[in-house]
Amino acid sequence: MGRAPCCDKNNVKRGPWSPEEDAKLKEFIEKYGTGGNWIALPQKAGLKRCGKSCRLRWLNYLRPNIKHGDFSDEEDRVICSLYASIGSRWSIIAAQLPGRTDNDIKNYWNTKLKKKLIMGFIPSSSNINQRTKSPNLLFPPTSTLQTTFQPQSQASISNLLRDSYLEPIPLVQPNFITWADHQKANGYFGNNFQTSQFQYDHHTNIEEVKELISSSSSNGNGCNNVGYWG
DNA sequence: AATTGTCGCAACCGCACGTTA
DNA sequence: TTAACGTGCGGTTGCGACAAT
Repeated sequence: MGRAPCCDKNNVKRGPWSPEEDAKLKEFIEKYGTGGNWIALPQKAGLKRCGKSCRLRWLNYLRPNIKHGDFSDEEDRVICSLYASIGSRWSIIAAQLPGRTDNDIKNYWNTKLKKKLIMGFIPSSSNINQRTKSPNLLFPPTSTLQTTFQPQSQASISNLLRDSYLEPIPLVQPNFITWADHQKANGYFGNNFQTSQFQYDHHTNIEEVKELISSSSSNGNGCNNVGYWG
């Protein structure tokens, strides 16, 4: 037996959101919250939309403090470094960039950043000019690169990242709090957990991990080299 | 000015996982 | 124990905007 669809596709509107729909959704959520049930929300809010569509629209566009527009060099560096250490875990990467959404970062990576990286326009953390304190280009573009650009395979992009971002950027506190709170209630890991040296699954004992982190985590920045996905 | 090609982004799709009854 | 359900995530697609010819 197949999985039941989340909504009746024949009776929901699809495609771009109108300003009126945006206003309805925003007003409803600001007034009542999501109620912890996205499926029921559209009906309550008077929208002919799928609950998943409402959720996506809210998270990626209507939510307060969403940042759109150009990414800074520092954001580029964070994305590249985290991609090098945890891969395409866009939601985790987004959690490290306030105001950015996973969808935004994913689109940015697929359309621009990957190319920038290949062309050598992303400064790496270990490639800062100590005299001027300004970033050097990771791989200064050569005439060859500029004139005969070839698409790179996923493997070669991975190699580029690995070679350029040997020092992973630590995830910031909020993720860790979320993780800790979650684990306090459960006593084990929901899915996978990874530091720069260790990887765990949901069978791993929490005390064991805490001990490993405390004994091995200091990287001189007062942070742990911790990657977490859940 | 018209046509064609490319790019960027919003939105959709399907799957995996956690929760609940 | 297990099936149904809700949520979140990553991959993919569709389409409008813009550039090139």
